[in-house]
Amino acid sequence: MTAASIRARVRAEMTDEIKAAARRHLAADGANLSLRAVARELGMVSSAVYRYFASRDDLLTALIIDAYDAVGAAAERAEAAIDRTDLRGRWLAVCHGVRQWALDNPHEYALIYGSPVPGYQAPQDTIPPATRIPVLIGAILRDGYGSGDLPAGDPLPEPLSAELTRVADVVAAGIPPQLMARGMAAWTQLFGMLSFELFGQFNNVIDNRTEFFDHQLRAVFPG
Amino acid sequence: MTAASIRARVRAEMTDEIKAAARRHLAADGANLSLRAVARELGMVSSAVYRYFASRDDLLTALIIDAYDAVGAAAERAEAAIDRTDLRGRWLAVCHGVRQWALDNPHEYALIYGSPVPGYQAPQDTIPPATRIPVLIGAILRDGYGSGDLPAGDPLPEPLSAELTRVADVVAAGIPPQLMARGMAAWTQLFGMLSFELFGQFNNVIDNRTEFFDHQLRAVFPG
DNA sequence: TGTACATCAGTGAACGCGCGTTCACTGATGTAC
DNA sequence: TGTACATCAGTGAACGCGCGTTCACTGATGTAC
Repeated sequence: MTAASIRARVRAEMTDEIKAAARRHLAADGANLSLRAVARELGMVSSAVYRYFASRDDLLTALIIDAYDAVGAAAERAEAAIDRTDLRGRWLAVCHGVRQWALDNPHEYALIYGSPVPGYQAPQDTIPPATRIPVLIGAILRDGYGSGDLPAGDPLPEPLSAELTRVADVVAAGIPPQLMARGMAAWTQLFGMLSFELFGQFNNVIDNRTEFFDHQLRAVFPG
Repeated sequence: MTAASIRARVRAEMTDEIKAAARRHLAADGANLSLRAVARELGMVSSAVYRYFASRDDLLTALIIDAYDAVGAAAERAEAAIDRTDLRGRWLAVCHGVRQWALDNPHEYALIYGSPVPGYQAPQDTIPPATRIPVLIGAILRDGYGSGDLPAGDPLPEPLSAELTRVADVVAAGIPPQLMARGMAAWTQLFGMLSFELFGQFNNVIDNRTEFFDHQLRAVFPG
């Protein structure tokens, strides 16, 4: 390994350490992340982190991208373990995979699916990682449509039909828009449920959360 | 009117003005509301607002309660205008009423349905206003169950059956737990959709939002 | 292989802000006799 | 009706913090000849 590449590796490791410390601080400060607190935890002076991130918002962007990638990877891993022909099983694996990640990383979940950070504008780079879960759901829909297990259903009126055809083009090219709409309903149900659970709306209401989650998502799957 | 009651009225008006200014500042600061900024806007010194709220968290609590009451009232108003026998119409009126309020007051929506405020613990007083919408949905379910328009459906396994019977006891006494579960699915769908729309997940994805919203919520209604 | 130079991580001080909360106080308004 | 006292809103200064970002700098490490 050349000297230059060693330096690059050290730099990458330091970048990761800063992000890890920042992730820990999300719990205390939420999206109002303090760059100085992160530097303090790493025993460095606050100006030093500017060698790695141009600004606080850049650090936040890196955390957002990592979070989308992490939850996407968790969902993909869970889904890959299921028999390809078991569509509902694949869908439930996605749901439980996402939920487990969210319960393990509630503040990162809030960062990407919670209230927008005041004054923060997400750059375009966050879009591709954010589409991993929709794409994964799209693959299930496409397989089900191909095998005939997921029927098209009643046609949609315009402008919804055209709109959802465009959405399908991105995540599951070829499936009919009305199936795409049902897939999006499932997607909405998944994250609606998780946000309720994580943001406290289920407190003093639902105790058997895993069972409830499983039952409700089973019911909404368009199969 | 006695002198004492005049003083009380002035006090109530001032309290309202502080809350109104704070509501305006939610847009800039999110849940990280600055008490000093609120005081500044009202042309008073920051310590003066302590005559009205014991702490920043108390002010936040008042805003949360007001927000739950406002969205609940908006939903009730919309729903009351619909023919009692039109169950799906009543449900859709709730949805559109809530959505309109949320679009008009996005930062208050985020305050109650978005990420929890770091370090803030909601007191018990927020619970009753938070149940207004569930109770409203419960009334629709109860009417539908009574008239036979909303069938019970397949029984639930334990522990869900007992759990959802308890929930039903609070919001719609007498309806079967499996119908309660379907009502909660509709509730989740409503707020999942709104959070996606308001928190940016529909950006560059869905443009015809009102039509999409209406279609998706129509489909999920357990009728 | 040795040397001059360039790169780069990290320092420390400073700028110009912000914050919630406390406390002794002033002065107006209300209450009791 | 007049007066002494109590209540209460609002002031202004202070306490003890916090923050993001800039900038000139040091000193180690890597590169080119």
